[in-house]
Amino acid sequence: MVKPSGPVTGTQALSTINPDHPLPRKNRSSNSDGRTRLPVAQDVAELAGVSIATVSRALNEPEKVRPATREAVMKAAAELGFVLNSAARALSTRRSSTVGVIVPSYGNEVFVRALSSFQRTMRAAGYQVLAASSEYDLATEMQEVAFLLQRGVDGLMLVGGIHDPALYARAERSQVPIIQSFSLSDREYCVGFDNREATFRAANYLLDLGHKRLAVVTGTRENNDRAAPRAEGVHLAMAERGLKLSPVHDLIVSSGIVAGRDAFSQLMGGPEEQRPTAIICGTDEIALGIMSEASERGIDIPRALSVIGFNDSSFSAVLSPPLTTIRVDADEIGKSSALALLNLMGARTTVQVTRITPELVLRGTVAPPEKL
Amino acid sequence: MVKPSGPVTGTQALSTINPDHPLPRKNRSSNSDGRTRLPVAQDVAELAGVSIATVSRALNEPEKVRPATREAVMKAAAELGFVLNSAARALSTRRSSTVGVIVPSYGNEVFVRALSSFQRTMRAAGYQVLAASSEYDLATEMQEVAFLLQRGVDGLMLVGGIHDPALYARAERSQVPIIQSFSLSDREYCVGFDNREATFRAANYLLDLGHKRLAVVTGTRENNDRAAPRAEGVHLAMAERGLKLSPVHDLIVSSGIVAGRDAFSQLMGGPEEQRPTAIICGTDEIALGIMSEASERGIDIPRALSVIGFNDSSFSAVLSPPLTTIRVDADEIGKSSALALLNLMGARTTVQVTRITPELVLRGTVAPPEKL
DNA sequence: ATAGTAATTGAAAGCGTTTACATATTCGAT
DNA sequence: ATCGAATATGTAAACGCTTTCAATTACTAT
Repeated sequence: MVKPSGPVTGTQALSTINPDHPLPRKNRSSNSDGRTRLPVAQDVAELAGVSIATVSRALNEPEKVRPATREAVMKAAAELGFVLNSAARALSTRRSSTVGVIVPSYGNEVFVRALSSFQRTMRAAGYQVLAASSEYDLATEMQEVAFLLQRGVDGLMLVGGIHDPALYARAERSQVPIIQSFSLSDREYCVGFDNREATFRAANYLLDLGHKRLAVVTGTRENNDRAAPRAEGVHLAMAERGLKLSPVHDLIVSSGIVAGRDAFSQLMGGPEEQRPTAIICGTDEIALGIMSEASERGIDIPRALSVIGFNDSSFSAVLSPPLTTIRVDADEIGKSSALALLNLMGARTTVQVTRITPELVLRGTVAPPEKL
Repeated sequence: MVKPSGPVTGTQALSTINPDHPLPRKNRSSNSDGRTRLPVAQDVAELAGVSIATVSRALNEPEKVRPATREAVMKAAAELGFVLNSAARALSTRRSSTVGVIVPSYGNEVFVRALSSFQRTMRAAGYQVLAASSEYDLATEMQEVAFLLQRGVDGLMLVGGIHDPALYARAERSQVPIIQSFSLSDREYCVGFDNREATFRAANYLLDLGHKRLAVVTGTRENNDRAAPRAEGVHLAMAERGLKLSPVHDLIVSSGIVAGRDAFSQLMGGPEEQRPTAIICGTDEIALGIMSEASERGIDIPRALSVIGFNDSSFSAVLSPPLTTIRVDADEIGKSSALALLNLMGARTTVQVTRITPELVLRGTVAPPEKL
């Protein structure tokens, strides 16, 4: 399409070939294969009759550009269906507007909930989140972090405070702040709670009811500053009353519901006077497994056995009986972590430690021991 | 470290500064604020005594570079802790090695499972995945897709085949392939199953047992090609036998466990001879809610009421009684979707439709109706 | 009107890769 | 040794944006 010559608002006419300049490498509106090329800032600039710098400003700092100009740019951008190339922006600004989060597992509802609210909050702030799971393995986690770092994430959310030492070094080197979640720390920025205290309280509650033989079942405690302290809390509560938690009542299982079923068999296999009268579980999934196996074997919960879970998963309230559990506000953890990380990335280092309070929610799986 | 002169395997000596070349623009190892700058390809090139192009090749197409050179580059890269800047690479190659996926909700275990295996597969292929949830809302989904497209994702995984029409146009424009999941289509590439057939079979199973009054409860069916066909399947099965599914036995609820509880009340509120004798649920969560409410009201499942769920969530097998449900291999969907998308992105358009077969897993919540 | 100041805009230099093209090197066959 | 083909490497131009700095334009108060 050849236009009549006339006043041209842009920097130079472009619909006809300018013989002064060598032929541009590519035809500006279509690819070598004839496909329409996506519009770039330059195209918007030309259509709006401004410079590319102004386009950038109109888009990023609208207040720095005169209203009339801004509108012209916006109109041109809309007309062309212009979409900013975030790789170019990231390269230029050295920030990706992307954050990474690594959870131990997607199989644990509480992490999914936290991830979800973390993501929602980040999204509202204009960030995308790259998520990954470590499967409770430090090496896998490190690998994922390396991947995320290469991807240029601006921040990182991790669960717990035990990680590959190289992780902190690498993050530091890339100047990527880390927010730790689900456990507390006095060295790192974190949003979490005192895992030991949570089960300590639950154990005391059971002890107050008259229970003497408690059991505790958690998933892996290796490199895990949530599960390990939870077990500790139970030990501690008993020790304070001069009781001792029998080693056979202290179980580490692989996580998940079926693991809970196995745990039941191990715990309740011995002679009756040695069996625990109450079990504190590291997750509601484990508790559910235990309840399921108990039901199958005709063991009455809570009469013959009390059970306390952890996390208050969605199914917990509707089990029969409803599961007594330690509720953790995962949404709050996700959201607060996001907010804290946002703060850190903004170089504001005000946020330090956000302490969440777990709550023992009393439902139907706890009763005093049978023979007082 | 100065080596004695002798045979040098590389192209040229590199441990001393070459005075022939002009001094680099910036001090190469530190920033204006004195902070150590992260090494870039140029630094590696200098240390290895090769050009930046060779560094790139050594890293991306090692076979195109002589072994000795390659090793020198690798060594230099390792020594400097060089990490490739993916924004720059994305800008240069016009591909981000990132894919996006949008699920309706993280609250539905089946989507999380699919997402997880999708991610694992993509990760193994060197892709990162950006995930988002639409909360079953087309506008939200469109917005997220726009965000992902701006982010330059190379591919997209979507659940179902009903989306904002603009979505396809935008994706097409950006030349981003889409893989549809959890439902079948004859127009789009997809990995899914026949939702209608799944419940059709389940309904027939109940009908064969002698049930005459079936009910169906699903989450929202608006713009939803999974829930709606599931309801249809039940209608269809009954119609084939000259039966009619009463409108009051056809319920749409908000998803989740509590929604299931509400459904129970509505369904079982009427006089006994009008109540359904079996309920087919759109998800296991709904089924769980129904079972919970039934248990609370002393309605015996399966004697007084049969229940069939959908998805075979992790908790379903351990409920009491264990939930009869339609199992869908979400891992397979995630994995196959990833593989198919990988194919599409590689411009190989061989993969068309991958059909997954749902399976009715018989457990404890189904029995013949009480009075035959 | 007009000088001085503040607010806008534009030109151009990056950001760190990849890659087409040109050049240099290697190697096998004579 | 020597030539040519094949292979390896280097040079430099993108990729599409942001941002500094300078130049221009728009105000404000004489």
